[in-house]
Amino acid sequence: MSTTFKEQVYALTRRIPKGKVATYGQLATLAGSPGAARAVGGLMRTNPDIPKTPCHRVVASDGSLTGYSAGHGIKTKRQMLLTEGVSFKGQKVDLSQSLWKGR
DNA sequence: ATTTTGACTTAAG
DNA sequence: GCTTAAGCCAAAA
Repeated sequence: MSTTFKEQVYALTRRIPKGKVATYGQLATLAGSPGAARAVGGLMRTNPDIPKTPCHRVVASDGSLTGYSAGHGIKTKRQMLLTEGVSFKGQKVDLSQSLWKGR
């Protein structure tokens, strides 16, 4: 298999269960390159495969929602996560409850 | 092959 | 709490 960094990132993003979220840094580590959080975000940006990859389940390290090129941006992203059952803390995700611990 | 960019992260003011 | 600075990595131009 190619097992390239981006393929791993996409695969992991697809594995994030509904109602949970993962941070860019976390995905980067799981993808095999800890510290490549920026690269992960870059991939989401260049590949907005909304129907293929639930990039809305990927948030910043502190639970803040960043980017998102679809819909109304952050607004739509927050709404989607809220609909999926993710716990929100004001404008940020409550990582204490909705952070995907991988598995 | 080199340069630029970016949806990150952490630290410091 | 917000802004600035620097470090970090991979993809795209």
